This record gives sequence, structure tokens and C-alpha cells, in this order.
Amino acid sequence: MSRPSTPPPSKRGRPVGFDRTEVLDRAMRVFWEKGFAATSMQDLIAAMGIASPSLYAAFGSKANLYRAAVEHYVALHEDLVLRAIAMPTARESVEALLRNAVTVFARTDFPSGCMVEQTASEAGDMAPDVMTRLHDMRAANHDNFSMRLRKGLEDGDVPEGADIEAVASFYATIHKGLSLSARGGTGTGELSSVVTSAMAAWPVLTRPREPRR
Amino acid sequence: MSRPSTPPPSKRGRPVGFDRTEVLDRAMRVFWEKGFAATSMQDLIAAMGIASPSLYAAFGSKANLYRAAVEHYVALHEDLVLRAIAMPTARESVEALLRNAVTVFARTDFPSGCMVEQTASEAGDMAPDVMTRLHDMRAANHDNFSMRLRKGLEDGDVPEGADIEAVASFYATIHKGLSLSARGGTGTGELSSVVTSAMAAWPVLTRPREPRR
DNA sequence: TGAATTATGTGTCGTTCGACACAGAAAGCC
DNA sequence: GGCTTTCTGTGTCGAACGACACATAATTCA
Repeated sequence: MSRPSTPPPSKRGRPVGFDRTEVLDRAMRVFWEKGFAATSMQDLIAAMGIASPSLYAAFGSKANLYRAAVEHYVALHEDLVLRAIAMPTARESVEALLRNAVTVFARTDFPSGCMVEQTASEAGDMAPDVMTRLHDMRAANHDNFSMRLRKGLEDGDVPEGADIEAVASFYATIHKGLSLSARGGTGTGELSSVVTSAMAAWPVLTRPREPRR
Repeated sequence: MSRPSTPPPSKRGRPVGFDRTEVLDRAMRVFWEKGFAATSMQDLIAAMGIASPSLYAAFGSKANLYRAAVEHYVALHEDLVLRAIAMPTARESVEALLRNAVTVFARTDFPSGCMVEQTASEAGDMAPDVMTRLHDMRAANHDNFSMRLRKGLEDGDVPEGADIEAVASFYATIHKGLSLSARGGTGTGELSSVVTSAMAAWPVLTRPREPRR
């Protein structure tokens, strides 16, 4: 859990002249819109409204700012995810996660798609620790599904013998598909229809199966 | 249908010193691996084995080379797609399309994921005509599903009253999800399991529905 | 108030970007 | 053979890249 935390705000010296969260939010939008490689420092300082030395002092490098921006993205949507997971049954939780995703991915006042999922296509020349962190955040997306399903199994609202990992992989794949669809310009209507279809498959997918095939 | 075709090979003058398909294939791999923005001309001329003026004479610009590379990618897999579509029933065709996708997306001797689908995240500064062409190629992926489903409806192997567009969107979303999963490092096993799940949903999804909801 | 500390804005570093000028090489045409 | 045409490799263009030096401004501590 040793998150690379923000350094403690110093008491002495000239105070920072910008709100860290605010500039991070603006950086997030640019990265979210254009991706890591296609975003230049010029783009960033223009959007963030600070000069590049301030940016480097606060975030270290472009790659690390990207990581921080993705973490800010996750933090922004954490409540939504937690509320979805808190639904009484696994089925309701999974559906809520996907409905939330549609809403977020296709908002017209924000860039399209899921910023976390899209990091998978940023092969990039980023430092290994940044790559690892991005990978972990993608894994966390998958884990949202599998952990909630496992809880459903314990609670009894998911049939005993259901292949939890397979179901989780299925819905995680839908989640990624929704993200990429939204990036391509698909609107809320069609995305919602896909979620409806995916949820219609729930009874079939959670039906108990013989161990392996 | 006015494809921006290759100019006719000239009879006079010094002949071209490289095989166009060969160098296009090498460019494809680099773009496929790193994406458009993260690929530099340096990367390309190194992989293609030709000097940049030759490259520009043959392809015009980096963006246009990218378009040509994606079209080469499509041409490479055309047979596989056609054979899948030629299956006797729509269900078999859809499953074959997805199984093919898994095989292609997770090959270890090639970059991961679908080069066409991934173009959706390359917002880029490419010329409008290139962007349009990439968009059309993505749409063609969707159309593979919807057209084959429509034929199944005519042939009678898809129940009358099935919501073709919804089913097509569902499987197209799975296709995109598989691509993004593969990019993130998911292996053949898990991807195959997702296809199995998606196909298990077939009877439910193709069940006739009342017109709209 | 002066010393110490920290952030800011201007300017610029060396590199690499995408793209091409130019001269020479290799072919067909007469 | 010369003449024309077309392609090739060397070299380099101006612009933009990511990153930072440096002097100055703003704050706390003594």
C-alpha cells in the first residue's frame, strides 16, 4: 500500500501558486482525450495554466504526471464504483458498474471511454514503475467484478458452482468493449443496449458448470 | 469505392528497389505494436530498411503510411474473415469470427490486439480523410456481424423478431473487449473463455423481442 | 528586519521530430 | 551511345520535443 504519496506541504518558503488537484484535473482531461504519446508538454502547460518548471517540480516528469492523472481519474469515480459494489446482489452490482460505465464513457462534456482501460494501448517509453502502476489499475478494474462476484457466492445470490472467474472475465471484457466503442463515437443508446444484452446473459453465465472443459 | 489506389508502376526510369508489400508489412508491425503517435519516422525507416525519401515517395506521409498499414492488416486477415462468414449458420459465423479474433489478438509472434479497433484511441492530428478511412474500417468490423446476422435471419437460422442490431452491437463490443484485453496481456485461455461465455448467451440474445423498450 | 527557504516565469538547452533538397545511380527510349 | 525519367542515399531543414538553469518573487523563521 505504499502509494507514491504527495510530498508533505512545506511550511517555509514561497507557497505553491496553484491548486494541485485543479491542475491535475486539467491534465487528466488532455491525457484522457489524446492519450499519453500524442500529448505534448505544450498541450499540458497550456491546459494547466502553469509553467513547465512548476510542473516538473510538482510531478517530476511527463510520465509521472500521466500516472498521477490516471490516479486522479480513478479517485474521481471511486464513489460511483463503491456505490455500485454496495448493491444488495452481485447481479445488481455488475449491472450498476456497467451502467455507470456507459454514463461516464459517453458523457459529451468529457473525453470518451475509460482512461484506465485505454492505458493498455499506451505501450510507451514510460518508466517501468509507471507501467506497473498502470497495469495494476487495470487489474483493479477486473477485480471489482471478480471480488463482487465472490461475495455474491458467499451471500448466496450467485448459484453455487458458478465459474466466478469466467463470469468476471466476461463482464470485464464487456467493460473494455464499452470503453473502446465509446472512443469510436458510439452513443449512449447503443452502449446501453449492449449492457442490457450482457445482463440478459447473467442467468446462463452464472449457472453451475462442471469444473473444466 | 474510389479507394486511394497505388499509382501505376512506371515503365521508364529506375525501378523501385524494394517490395512495397514487404516494407508495408514491417511498418504495420511497428504501428501495430506502438500505435501511431508513439511511432517515429526513425522507428519506421529502421524497421522498413529504406531511407525516408523513398518512404515519402511511396506513401506520402506518416499518417498515410499508417492508413496503408492498417489496410494491409485488413487484407492479411480478409481470408480468415471471409471463411468465418461463409459458415452455414449465423451462430457458427459469429463464433468463428470471435475465435479467429482470439487467435490473432494473442499471437505471441505478433503485436497484441486488433490493429483496426485500436485506431479508435488514436485521436491524432491526422488528415481528415485518413481519420474517415479509419472510422470506416472500424465500422466494417461492426458490419461483419450485423450483415451476417441479417443473412441468418433470411436463411431462417436466426429466429424471426430477433433484434439484429442489438445482437450485432453486443458481439462487436465483445470483439473490441477482446482486443483491449489482449493488449493488456490477457492470454489465449482467458480470452477463449470469454468467447465461450459470449456464445452461451446466443439463445437468449437472439430470442424475439417486442420492438422497442 | 534580515537570513533562509521555496516557488515562479523567462529563456534555452541538446535532441528528435516529420519532411524534403539535392546530386548521383539505374533503368527505358531513341 | 546519349537523353529522359525515376528512384536512391546523404544530408539537413525549421519546428517542436522533454527537461531544466537561472534569476527573481514570495513566504517563514529568528
